[in-house]
Amino acid sequence: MGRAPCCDKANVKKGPWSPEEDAKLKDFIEKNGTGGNWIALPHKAGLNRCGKSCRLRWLNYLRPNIKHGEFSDEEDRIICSLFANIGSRWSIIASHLPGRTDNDIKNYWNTKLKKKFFCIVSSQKKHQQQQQQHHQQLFSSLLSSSIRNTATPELRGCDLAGFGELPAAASISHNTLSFASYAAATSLLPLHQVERSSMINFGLDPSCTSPASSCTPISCGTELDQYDHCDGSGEQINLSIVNDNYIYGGLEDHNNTLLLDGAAAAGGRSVEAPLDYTFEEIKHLLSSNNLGNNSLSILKN
DNA sequence: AATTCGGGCAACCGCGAAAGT
DNA sequence: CACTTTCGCGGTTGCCCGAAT
Repeated sequence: MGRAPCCDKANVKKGPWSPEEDAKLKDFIEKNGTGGNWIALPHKAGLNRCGKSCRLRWLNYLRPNIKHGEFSDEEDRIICSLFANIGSRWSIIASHLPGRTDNDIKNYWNTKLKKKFFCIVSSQKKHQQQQQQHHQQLFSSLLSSSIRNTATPELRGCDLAGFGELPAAASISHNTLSFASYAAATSLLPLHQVERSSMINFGLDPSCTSPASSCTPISCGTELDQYDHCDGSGEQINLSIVNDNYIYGGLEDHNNTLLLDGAAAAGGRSVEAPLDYTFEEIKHLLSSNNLGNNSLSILKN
């Protein structure tokens, strides 16, 4: 035995609303409000409709200040930006666009904006792959020459094949790699963070001033899928790439401002982005197309 | 002129969450 | 605390209309 239906589906009218029905519903709600009960409303209003149908009609079409027609560039930008951060949460997206309904936005996205958005993403992705290949080659040559000259015996023994995707070395000293320039170039980290001489630790980093327990040593080699960094200010940032598809950004310090990608939306918690592209890719693409400027500030409000 | 196809949009459906009893 | 009812959301469907053949 399933759940009882909200109305007698066989005896309620379905399909498009007539002007008379619209007028009845509008008139009733303007005089009496919804009464907090949509199921009872159609009977009271003299409509032969399901309560859910009345609710939908009111919210999407009849209620005051509904905006119909073309979406502006600004609205496009907000929708793309929010979609990249939170996915298909249409009601939340609609709450940032006064006068627009979730249904409207959803339809607009599915019919028009999605194509526009992913055209931009795929062309930029291609471009980014070329860039990445270039950086990878550069990194490999830098790293091999640096290791020949300066690295400790343990590091020399590492299989470095797996570091192609890592923020790469601009210099190497003792057991640490500085990856500021590469991170800046690839926008892996926000610029203000990159400027603070970031380090990936290899083994124990004697220069790290954070509590030893928070400076988790990392391994090197092809199995590496997580890397931490200490910047000497007591902060530690954990980045993980999982299946090359998700980025987790976790922040382990005193509510400081560095939040990566979806982590911002969740107040610093780790967030996954089950999209075809990583959050970072989309954010990078959006910012390079002037689409994503305010996304995080919107979400923090 | 008739038919087919595809885009756009309104509305429906089913499910999970929240509120009420 | 368990159960029922209602709400709200996101995914999907189906109709309408204009363009293409």
